[in-house]
Amino acid sequence: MGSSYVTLEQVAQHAGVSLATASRVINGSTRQVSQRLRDKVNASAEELGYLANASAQTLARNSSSLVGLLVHDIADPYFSSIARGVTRQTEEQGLVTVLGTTHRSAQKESTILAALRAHRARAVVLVGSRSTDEDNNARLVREIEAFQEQGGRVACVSQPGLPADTVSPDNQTGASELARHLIAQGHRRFAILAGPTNLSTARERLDGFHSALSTAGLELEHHNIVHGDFTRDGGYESTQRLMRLGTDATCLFAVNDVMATGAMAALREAGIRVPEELSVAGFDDIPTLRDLTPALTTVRLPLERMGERAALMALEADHEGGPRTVNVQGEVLMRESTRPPADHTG
Amino acid sequence: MGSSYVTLEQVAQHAGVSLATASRVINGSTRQVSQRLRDKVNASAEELGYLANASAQTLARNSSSLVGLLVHDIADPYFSSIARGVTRQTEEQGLVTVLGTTHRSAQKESTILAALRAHRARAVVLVGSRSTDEDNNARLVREIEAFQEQGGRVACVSQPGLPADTVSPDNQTGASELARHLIAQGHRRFAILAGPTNLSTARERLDGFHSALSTAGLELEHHNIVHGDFTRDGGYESTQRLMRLGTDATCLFAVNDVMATGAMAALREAGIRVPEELSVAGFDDIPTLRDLTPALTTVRLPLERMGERAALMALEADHEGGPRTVNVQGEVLMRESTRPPADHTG
DNA sequence: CTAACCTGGGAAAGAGTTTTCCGGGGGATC
DNA sequence: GATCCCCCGGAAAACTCTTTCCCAGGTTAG
Repeated sequence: MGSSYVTLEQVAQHAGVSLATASRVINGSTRQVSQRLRDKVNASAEELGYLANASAQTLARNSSSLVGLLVHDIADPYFSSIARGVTRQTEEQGLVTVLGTTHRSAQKESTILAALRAHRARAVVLVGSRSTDEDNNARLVREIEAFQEQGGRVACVSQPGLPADTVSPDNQTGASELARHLIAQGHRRFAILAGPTNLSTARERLDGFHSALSTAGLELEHHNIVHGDFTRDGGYESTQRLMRLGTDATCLFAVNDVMATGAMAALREAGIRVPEELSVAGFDDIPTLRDLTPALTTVRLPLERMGERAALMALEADHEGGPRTVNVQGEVLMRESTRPPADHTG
Repeated sequence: MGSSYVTLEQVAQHAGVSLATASRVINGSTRQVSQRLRDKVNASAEELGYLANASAQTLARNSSSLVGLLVHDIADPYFSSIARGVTRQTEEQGLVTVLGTTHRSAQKESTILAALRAHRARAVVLVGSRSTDEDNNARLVREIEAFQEQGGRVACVSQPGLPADTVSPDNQTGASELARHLIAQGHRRFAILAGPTNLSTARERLDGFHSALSTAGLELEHHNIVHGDFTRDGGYESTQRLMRLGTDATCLFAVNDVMATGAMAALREAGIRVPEELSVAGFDDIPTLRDLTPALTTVRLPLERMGERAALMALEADHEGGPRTVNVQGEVLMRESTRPPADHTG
């Protein structure tokens, strides 16, 4: 045992050159080094099994090869799909991904951002709906700016309005189009599992859906909107609540697939058949949930690509101008979980 | 703009003490510092917004707060469930998780392990079935040992036989018990989606299932064993292959839930009803897949806890003796996707 | 022929912590 | 009142790398 580290100095000695020259060879610096020495140094490094000490490099360069990835819950397939895209991109660039899970705690978020700052992370990708809590939001903005002042880059997925590059699905349009499709199917009375009231994603989808109904001259009654957790269990409970209160809706829109899954489970338990008695639609098209039966009508988002794109933006050379925004359009997928309502003739 | 870092020296000056004293206060060193100076230093650090430079610490201590987590694919819910457990544990200890995804490439695995070594990562958790490829295996063992010689700790999930602490499900027993339950239901002829031939997990589950059949005096015909990818699509394709070849099985055992999902999709498309015409069973009890219909008969593994446990072992104080192994027992869950075969009377 | 220039390589100064080693001062003991 | 300790604070080395500055030697231009 014992730390048998090979340092650059040892490589240099072995190659019979100075430390500086060895460094120049190893990281292909601006300055030229003769081919002869270059070969010698590389051979020595190879022979001794040299592996540069990353912390020393970070200290000297004041920038590391770490890229932060912040999600609420890595076991949630929405986040893990995006995470896959992010890691694909970072690993392609030879960078190392740091995974931080916040579980929707502002405090954990702060802690992780501080750690990334301490590590001189090169960039961070923030994933997940932005809360509308003002205090919390101000804190996040401060932390992002602190990170940026250190020379770090920040990109967000689904968190518009922050001082950083953003990849954002067009939730409003997606939900509106979905609503139009459902209206075209003959639905007139809707119930909505709207998720938490303070998440922008949930609100945008609700708004988009709502506005399409308004445009079509349809009401959305207040008691048909149920708020709850953005999770499978949240959807399950919200649906039970909805059923307890009674609803005359012919179609249930859950603002994400995960909640829709819980909804379908609750309906199944209650003996309500989908889509015969009630249509159900979701949002996201989570890959893992594509095999539910009936297949879920939803709005497809290219989650993995969104993650990839965000990472790419965060890692691109510095660009001029303010933060950029990439808008991603969803694609409505009408599948088995929705059909014209029973009383619909047409 | 520009790097406005607060260094420990500045904190020390502001507090009117030496650098060493400040350091001792900040990281509660062994040596005592009077309460008066202690307060002064802490106040100064707070006031200046001091954040220790992690790379400098790593360089000085020769050990970082990084913990590696290697999985094949973070979007696979099997891995993301385990990842959740790992991050829960690491974050509780104030450590930072580095996520590496190998996509079953030995080369990527090497690259990431080298990066973790370069960063003086404190520990690494390797998740995922170990390939039986001898060369690759030898390489992995060498890399693990190199990591350990540096003072890093290694723990594995589902990778028995490596020179490291291991959390391993008892695949054999789980599969055997599942088989016994299915036999008790009346099944006599089985087909198996056996996954890749060279993954220990897949093989153990196949073996366990097989041996239970043998014990019961049942044959497992060769043409009823299909190998394929350990993924949803692998299960889908394997099932199609099985159907093309024709099978007289009354029960299909997919060696993991993800493949079982693909199998159910293929069967549904082919118009074969589950469980009326064919029973289907899986393994793992992936949380995200619990809402499939019919609900999948499977063997539950506490995936999140397994990840947590592995991280815990990797982070515990050094212990004497060789690598430890924790065996995890699965629990057979008979659900809707299996039932006595149609021709079964009793 | 000399001055300016260019090229390649070496010495050394950081980068920010931790930690060891010393020394000084104060308290306790006799 | 002196001696021995102990306690606490400070100076400095170490950790490994990057990068700037400088110098030697050779080349080109005037």
